[in-house]
Amino acid sequence: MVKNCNFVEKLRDLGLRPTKQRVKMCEVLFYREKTFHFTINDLVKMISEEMNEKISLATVYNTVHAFQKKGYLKEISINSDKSYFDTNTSVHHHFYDEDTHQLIDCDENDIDPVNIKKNITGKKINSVEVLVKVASDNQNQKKFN
Amino acid sequence: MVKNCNFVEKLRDLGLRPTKQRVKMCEVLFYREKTFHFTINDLVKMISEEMNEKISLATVYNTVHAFQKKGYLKEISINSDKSYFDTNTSVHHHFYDEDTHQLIDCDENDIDPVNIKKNITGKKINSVEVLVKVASDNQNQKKFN
DNA sequence: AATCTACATTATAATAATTCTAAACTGTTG
DNA sequence: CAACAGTTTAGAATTATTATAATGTAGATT
Repeated sequence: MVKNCNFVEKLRDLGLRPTKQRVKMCEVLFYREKTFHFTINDLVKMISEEMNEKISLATVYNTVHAFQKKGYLKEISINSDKSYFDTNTSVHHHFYDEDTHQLIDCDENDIDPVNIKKNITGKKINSVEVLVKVASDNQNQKKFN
Repeated sequence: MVKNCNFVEKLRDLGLRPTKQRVKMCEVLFYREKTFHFTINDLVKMISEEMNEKISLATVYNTVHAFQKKGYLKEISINSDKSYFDTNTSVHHHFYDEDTHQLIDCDENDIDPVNIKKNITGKKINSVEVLVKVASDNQNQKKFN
C-alpha cells in the first residue's frame, strides 16, 4: 500500500503519465491506511463523492487495468457478474459472503499455505487463490426461485 | 456423475418436472463417462449438435441454475466475463490456463486439503475453491496493451 | 513559451452475458 | 380430460465491459 502521496512521481516511475485523473484515482485508491476491495461501480461512486468533476467510465476502466497490469491492484475471482479488485496486492485469500456480497480478507493465520504439487509443462503459476464462500446458516442457497 | 439414463425419475425426485428440454439437457450433461467443464455458450452448442430442435437460451440458463441449485452442477469462479460450470460436483480444485482459457481439474493428489482456521459468526462455509492461474512462461501477463 | 506528438480522456456506440417479460405451452393432479 | 401451476419461448431489457473516434493534454523539442 502506497502511503505517501507523491503519486506524480510514482506514476512516472511506472511509465504512466501523471494525468489529473490518474493522480486522483491514486489518491482514492492508495492514500489511505487500510487496503480495501471494490468494483468499478464502487470506485466511480467514491471518485464522484471526493471530487466535483467526473472521470469518464472508460478512463476508470483503463486506469484500473493499467494499475492491475503494473501490479498495484489485484483482481479477485468471484463467480460473478462483475469484477472485484483489491488494493492489497500481497498473497492472501478471501471469504465471500453470498448474502451481503461482501469480500473479507484472510490473513496468513486464517488459511494455511496451499501446497500445489502439480505443474503443467511450459506454464508458470501466476496466482493461487482460495475463495471461501459463506452464507447464513438458515438459508440454503442463493435467491433462485 | 449420473451414469444411468432414467433422467425422468431423477428429475421428478428433485422436484423438477421432467420436460423434454430438461431430459435432453440431462443427457447432454450427465450421460457420459467423464465429468467436464462448460460455459452456457458451450452447452448451447453441444445441445444443438445433438438434437434437431433448439432449446431456448433462457431455458438453458434456467435449467443450469436449477441443476446448480440442486447440487448437480457447480459454478467455478474465474475472474471472468462469463460463468464456467462443472459437472464434477465433488470437492476439487482447478488450474486455469490464461492463454487458452481452459480449465483443468485437480485431483486430491495435486493440491493438499485447504485448512480454514477462521470462521465467521452465524455463517456457514458453502464452498472452498482453489484456483491456480497459469500462463506461458514467456508472456508476462494478459493482452492489455 | 509556442509547437508538436504520442498518449489519454471523453461521450457515446457497440458487444456480450445474463435476466426479465408476457404469452403460449405442457406435466400433473383431481 | 379440464384446470392449473410450473415451463418454455422469443425477444426486449439490463448490466458490465470494451471499442471508437474526436478532442484534450503532458512532456519533449524547438
